[in-house]
Amino acid sequence: MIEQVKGTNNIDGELAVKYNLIHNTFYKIFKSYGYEQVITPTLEHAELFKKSIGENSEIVTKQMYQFKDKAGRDIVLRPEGTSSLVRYHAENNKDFTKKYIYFGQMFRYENPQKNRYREFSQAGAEIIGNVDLYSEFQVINDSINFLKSLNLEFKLNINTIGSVKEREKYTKELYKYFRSNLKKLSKESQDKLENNTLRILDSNEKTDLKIINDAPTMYKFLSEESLEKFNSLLLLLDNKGIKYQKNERLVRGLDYYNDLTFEFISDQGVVVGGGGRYDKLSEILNIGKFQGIGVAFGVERIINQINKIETSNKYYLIGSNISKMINYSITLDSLNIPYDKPARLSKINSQFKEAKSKNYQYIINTDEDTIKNLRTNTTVKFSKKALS
RNA sequence: GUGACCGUAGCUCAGUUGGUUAGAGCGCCUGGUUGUGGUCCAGGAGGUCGCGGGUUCGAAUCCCGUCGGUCACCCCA
Repeated sequence: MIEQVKGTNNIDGELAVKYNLIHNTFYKIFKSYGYEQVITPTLEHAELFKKSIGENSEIVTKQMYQFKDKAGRDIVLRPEGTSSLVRYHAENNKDFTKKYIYFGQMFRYENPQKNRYREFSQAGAEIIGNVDLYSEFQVINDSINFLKSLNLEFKLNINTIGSVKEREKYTKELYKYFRSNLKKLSKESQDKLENNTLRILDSNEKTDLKIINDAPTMYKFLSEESLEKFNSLLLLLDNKGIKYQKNERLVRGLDYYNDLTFEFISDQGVVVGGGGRYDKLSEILNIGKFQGIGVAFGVERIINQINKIETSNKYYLIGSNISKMINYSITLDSLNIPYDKPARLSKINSQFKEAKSKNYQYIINTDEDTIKNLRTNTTVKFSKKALS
């Protein structure tokens, strides 16, 4: 047996129905707000992500599907979408402010578990160019409308991590603090000290809680200006009745974020989407000087959160005579009536069973020219009028 | 990257201390039965026991490796 590649998924049956629902709802909602669809390549130069996500990040150091192509280029299967959109913006719309959406497969070489796969889909929205408070508000607001359209229960967590410089200063202080308390930290947190100091704040370990609680807080290191920006967004959310949870420990993993960061968490505690502001990304990549704010949703994570969806087809065609079956199909097609039919002309018994198991309401029996209602167990003669 | 558990028919699983042609239920197919029908009866198809190596007279069963699955840490969507 040749098995599927580790961490990949076959999306079929019920899953495919949910996938399509998310895909269609995402495009419907965001396109209605004027976001433009961009399908960027799955393949990118490794350099793009090394510079954007950060040379020391786990994604770049351990998780990229990377290879040299036949001409010796360093190529990766994209691990995220924002960097590609920023590259696209610089190449095509540098002097404009644009709203973009994308939907597609991403790849990260991680050990798979629930809500984490090696090949997964992200749906993302970005506003790139000259970005302001209103841009921030609408990305959050439009995201909320998207999730609500899927009948998802979720909470918005929000934070500011200040400018890149402020964060550097804070990280240094934090490093000093944790270093002096190193022995009291869990092993996991000790490992994070050197490369990912900020992320210690996110630790779930009980042993870490007290030390984290006593750690210097981010907000003390932020400038008036940074706090002011953050507070005006919060005020706006308050005024518009958008509920949120201020979470001082919300630290996003990607290096390019500054100031605003946020996450959408399902009622089951799963992060279904997240995003933030990235004002320096274009400069880091050396492709311009513009800002951005974006959000990305994990499609598989949302699939795992939404409930069963009922199919809408009503009619199932059965029969044993190939010619009559085809004639009925022609009639139904001309009336634009959707219907299902057996893959082959098996036993009538089997066809009845199939219709029942697929939960159809009506059986059109082409052997007898009748329509049977499986819910009420009544049969009427077939006529165009009897179809509704 | 670390750790735990797992892999026998399409599905859920049985398989006794290693011992003949590897089983069951459900599902599937065929014939009949029913003929407001989906029931019931009979028969049938379907398995490189995830893959490779080793131990043994003999391996689904023991050992090693590998691939895959589930979950957690870590990471993040």
